[in-house]
Amino acid sequence: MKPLVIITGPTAVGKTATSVELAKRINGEIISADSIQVYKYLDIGSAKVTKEEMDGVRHYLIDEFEPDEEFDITVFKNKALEYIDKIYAKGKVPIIAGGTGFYIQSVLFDIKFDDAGADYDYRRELEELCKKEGPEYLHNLLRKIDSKSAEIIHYNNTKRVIRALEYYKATGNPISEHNEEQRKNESPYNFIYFVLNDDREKLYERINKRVDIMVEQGLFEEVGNLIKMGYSSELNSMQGIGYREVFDYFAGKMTKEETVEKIKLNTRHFAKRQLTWFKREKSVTMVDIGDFDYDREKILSYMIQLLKDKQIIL
RNA sequence: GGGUGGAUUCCCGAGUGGCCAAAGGGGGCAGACUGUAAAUCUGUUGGCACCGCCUUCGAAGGUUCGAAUCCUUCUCCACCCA
Repeated sequence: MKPLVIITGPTAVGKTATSVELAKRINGEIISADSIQVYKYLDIGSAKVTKEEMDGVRHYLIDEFEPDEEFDITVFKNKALEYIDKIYAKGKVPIIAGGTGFYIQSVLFDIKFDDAGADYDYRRELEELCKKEGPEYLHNLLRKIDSKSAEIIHYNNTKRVIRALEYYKATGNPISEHNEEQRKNESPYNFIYFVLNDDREKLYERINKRVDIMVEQGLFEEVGNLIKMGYSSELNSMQGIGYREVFDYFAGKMTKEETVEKIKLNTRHFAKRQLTWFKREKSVTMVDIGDFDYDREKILSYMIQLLKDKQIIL
């Protein structure tokens, strides 16, 4: 089985530095699993790895898309697969590093997405229906064709209700069935799934501090430039934390201080959601950085030992 | 010195005699997630031996079968008059 290393964890836990350092030591290259860092010009707010931080290690899926280009998990998966092959061809080991758990899952367990693409017209239709008739109306539609999904998906979760409906329209099958099948997937890789973690309090402190630094580095200016370039707040890429709040600031919805606080808060919430995801994911290796006295050297040697034990590297 | 308004559970803020452990929001905590995922959504939030009991609504007393809600005094805050 092909080797695959994953380094993830909540935002601001130290994934970037750790992954670069590990890559250098095990002759690896990095594929970013980050839904915002893929976009060009979103640098400060996404805490994008800088050239210096990369320190000579090749990174993929960073700066590869325009902010108004379509990018989603399927694009991610295909690209990532392509890069993984490329890395193997060089005789190196691929390291997926980034905080988007869903993206990681798609590659690691080879989740199939090819049977029902996005149907934007139908989505719009359903959205309007929802606006007119309410979310429960949509949910009832779902119940008729896929009662299992209706049971699982809360009626307020319109996005997922719509996707389930969309899936059925495209395939004639309930999405619950598809999901159940995909859940059984075994990973085709000999992998190790590191989840960096830290005490909640410490993590939150680090997040707050990092947001302040982003502001110092010019987050507001960055967003101002994006607006000048003509990018609208509607774009998916602009839904990222740090971007949507600053858009609101420029729209006059809050003061600068409020904006900064909001970014911190939303980032903390996000970190919690990430942790919930990783905790649920099977076969992860939790690496509590506090257990290693926050010493990157210790963390790395622990990781490398595990990689050897699992024969992911020699 | 006088007057008025206020003090509510982690925070903001409803509640003016029983339906109040106390609306709502925020925060915290927990969770879901299979083509928007930094998105979207859910639950929970005084304690416990938890279908019942105990402790809470600035403090202390009082009225009442019964008080966060009424009365008295006190403390603090805000504003107004001196």
